[in-house]
Amino acid sequence: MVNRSALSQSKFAHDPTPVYFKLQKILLEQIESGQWEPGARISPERELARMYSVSIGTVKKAVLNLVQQGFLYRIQGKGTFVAGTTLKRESLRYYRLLRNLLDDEAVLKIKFIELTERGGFYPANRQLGLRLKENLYEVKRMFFTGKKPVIYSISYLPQKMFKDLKDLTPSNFERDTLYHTLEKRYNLPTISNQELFGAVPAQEKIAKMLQVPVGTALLQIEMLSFTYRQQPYEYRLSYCITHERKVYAEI
Amino acid sequence: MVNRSALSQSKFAHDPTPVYFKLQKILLEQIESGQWEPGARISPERELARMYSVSIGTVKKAVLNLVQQGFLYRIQGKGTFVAGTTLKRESLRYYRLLRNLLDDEAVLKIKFIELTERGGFYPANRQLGLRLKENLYEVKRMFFTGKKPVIYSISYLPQKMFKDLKDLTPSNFERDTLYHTLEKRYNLPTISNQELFGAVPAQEKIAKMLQVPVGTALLQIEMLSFTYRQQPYEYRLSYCITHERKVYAEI
DNA sequence: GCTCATTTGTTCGTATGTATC
DNA sequence: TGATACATACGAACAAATGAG
Repeated sequence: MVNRSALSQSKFAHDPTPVYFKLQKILLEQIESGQWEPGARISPERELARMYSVSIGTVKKAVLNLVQQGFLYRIQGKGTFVAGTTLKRESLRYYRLLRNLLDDEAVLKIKFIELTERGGFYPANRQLGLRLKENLYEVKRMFFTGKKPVIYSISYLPQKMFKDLKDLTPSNFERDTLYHTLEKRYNLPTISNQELFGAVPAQEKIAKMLQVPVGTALLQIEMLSFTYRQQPYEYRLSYCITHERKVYAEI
Repeated sequence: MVNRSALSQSKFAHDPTPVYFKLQKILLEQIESGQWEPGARISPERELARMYSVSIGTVKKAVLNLVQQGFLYRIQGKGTFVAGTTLKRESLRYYRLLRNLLDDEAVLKIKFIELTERGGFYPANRQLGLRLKENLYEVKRMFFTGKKPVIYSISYLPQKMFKDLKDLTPSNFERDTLYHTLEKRYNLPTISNQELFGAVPAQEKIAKMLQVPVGTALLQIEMLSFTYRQQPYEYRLSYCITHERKVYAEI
């Protein structure tokens, strides 16, 4: 044994990986494994420095990198905390509907339609990295601006990841975004999103839901959400009426 | 005079702004004002430390923040350089067309259609922050996957910002993206993008261009591009056929 | 409202490693 | 090989915010 932390380098067996990076990986491991829940305070820098026999500057660098990446946040005088789906990731949480690029975001109201259990099917299970026979939850919701329906969305979630999802009440789905609900209930923050935008004519069923004529041009959004370790957990199809407001993205 | 650099604090007139932040602002000022062109090497950290009478660690912090924000990049052993539209901003440079979320990006070919001078008009000049009577360039292009037209785009650029744009040849527009062309010719990197996605039925003219029936559901993208200091420089309307491939975004 | 212990933030400086040319 | 420049690591000192008493 060369040293207790195994972070610093042995004199032989030269490992070029920086110490701060190894520490960073160790901390990330703890966060991702759920040992530390969102909002929990982690050890202060001095303590980490002592625990891993590194300098405070090195701890600071590791921690600040994780802050930068959005996994932690720090409050001067209080401590360093595990972040959930927060901060700069705020923007991915929701549909953002604007009349034009200078407009303010419209406030959306959510209406829960139904939650059903169903068998797996091709595009969803493929994107979610599941075997075809694995079962899914299907969550249908409608979004309104004022009294006008604007978005109809169908989410597919792996049953094995969300054991007692069907115990949730409609108001759980209506008072908060799906992101928040899943984060709070399953301790599962959202790390990234992929989206595909397309235009489709409204089919009969969807046209009826959205109260538009069949064939109306609708914006279709195919979305895949990821949590830690690039693990996909939700595949969502949305259909949006974009006559009045359009869907905003910023890069 | 308290000290030559004015970065450190006077004993009186207590300014809580950190020194590294002031230095950061000074450096950003130089970059944004165009005094340092993209690719140019800036002074080494030791020299900056001497010039502004601060420690090397403080210079490092300021510079690394600007690296983080994408304004600079560093190469160990070589120096610190001014970035153009590069690195993590790569993703905003182009339409990304995918069949599905696991597909590879399609390769697009650009066809230049025409560049015309025109008067200002409401939505464009409004978004570009111009007075209504200021003139614009209008650039029409078509994008193909293989031999199929997939995107028709119309860009509006302020004439006063791009003096001799009409001297460019079609091949200038076809061999490179508009981003690259403008960056190289006008030293104008792209810092951010705003986009609005909507679905519209194809009108006669556009349907003809894209070789689809009138009324086909098309994805409409309204885009505004910004350079330094949140200065908008291009307003673009695109119409995309999304039957085969859809437009990808990642958050 | 004040003081104190705790914790993060800023700034300094030094030494050494590593990449480039 | 040597000079230059960035990267890593250490640690000290003080500032500023927080919360408890």
